[in-house]
Amino acid sequence: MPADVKVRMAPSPTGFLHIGSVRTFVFNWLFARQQGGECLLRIENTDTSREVAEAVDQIQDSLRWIGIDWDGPVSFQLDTADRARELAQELLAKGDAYEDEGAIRFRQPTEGTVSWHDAVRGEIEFRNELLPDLVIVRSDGRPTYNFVSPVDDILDGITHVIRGDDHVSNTPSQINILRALGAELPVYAHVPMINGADGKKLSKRHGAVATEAFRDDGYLPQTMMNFLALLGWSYDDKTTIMSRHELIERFSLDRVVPSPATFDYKKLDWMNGVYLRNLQPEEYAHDLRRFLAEQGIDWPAERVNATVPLVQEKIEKFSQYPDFVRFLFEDIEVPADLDGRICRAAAERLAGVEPWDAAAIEEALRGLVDELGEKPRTAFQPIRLAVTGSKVSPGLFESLELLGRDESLRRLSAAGTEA
RNA sequence: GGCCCAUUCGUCUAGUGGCCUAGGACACCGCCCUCUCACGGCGGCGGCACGGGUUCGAAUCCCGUAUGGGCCUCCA
Repeated sequence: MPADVKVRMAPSPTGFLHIGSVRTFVFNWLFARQQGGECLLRIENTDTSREVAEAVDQIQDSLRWIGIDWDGPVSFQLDTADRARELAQELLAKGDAYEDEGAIRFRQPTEGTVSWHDAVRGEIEFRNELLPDLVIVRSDGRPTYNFVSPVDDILDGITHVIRGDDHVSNTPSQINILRALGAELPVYAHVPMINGADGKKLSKRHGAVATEAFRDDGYLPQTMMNFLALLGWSYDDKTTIMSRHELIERFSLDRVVPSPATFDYKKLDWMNGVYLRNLQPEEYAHDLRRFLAEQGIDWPAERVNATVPLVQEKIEKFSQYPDFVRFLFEDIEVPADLDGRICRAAAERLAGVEPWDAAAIEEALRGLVDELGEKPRTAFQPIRLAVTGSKVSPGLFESLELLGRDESLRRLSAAGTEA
């Protein structure tokens, strides 16, 4: 009977949670949920400073935001240090380790090879004679990562180690250690790294890398999950947009590709736009308000809600929202060079429009443009400028409706007298 | 330098010997729609790193080369 699947997400508490780590965690999580297994969260800490505590909080916040959960309490690598030391002593006693300058080194086999069948890369083999006898317990008594990590995996009953491929070269040593300990080996799956546009490891130079930064940029968590899942994995030759549920249902390790992927920010933007447009208006309003609150923008909720139909098809991330609709919440600067004549005429025409709604406003304005013998394209632009202060805005008639008659006329008149 | 890994349009990828004169998506370009911007529709540009094999037949298998990356810490 096959053991139940159990994986672990093992971040280091070094500041923010890197989006590349999240991608690896997405694979772990998707795999576990798909298999009906467990997904643990283990912090690979070597101390317990205040910084670590903060980083641990942030890691959990970021994971929760993306929608990744974990089973059981968060565990800490440091908590098993005693047990690791005991095992090191056993290794010492059996002659599988030896002391060196106060530290304990693992004794690698000197001949033959270590190999394993990697779930994403296939057969990988190393020659034992080339593996260095690595330190498993430092001279100050602290066990090292390459020792505690496999030890914790045994202790936790991890069945699948899904991690970045920067760990490939650690794997043969960890396997030898596990064998010396008489433990069963987990399945290894080394997933490719994520690069920036220049092919180098993704870093701040390329754009946002902290999970928090994507949240602050107004990306939806469902976008992030979908996008990240597609970095190195695909369902078929054409499916791109997949819900959390579909992702869980369809994910498989053998469809993870072995080569590194470049993080394409433009595609992320596009995908977020797709998700934004697919939201129900109420959901959109809710998420938007939450975003604004997080950004410290306290525009009236009622009015924010009212803008949803004007912006939902126009922006691809919430961070574009404030500038796009600012004219509805704050005074604008009257642009200098615009056609005051048209603005004045528009003000006069709009004064008597009943009711004050987009349809009536459009009718009035189109009639005016006709009479003036202007092209809609050229005639509406100065009006837009006068009312929104920008050459790019939500639909003009809807904007006027929302702005209200008084304020609209005020801005139009102001622009009319300016010129 | 040693070891390990990778290599299909600019990017993410489909492809597991014939269905491939290589499919989709993002980006880009053009046209249409249009009050701006978007959305949407239509069309276009563009790729199997290179060289040898194996085979009737190779993007797919093998070997080299090149390029890129990772690791080689008493870091994780």
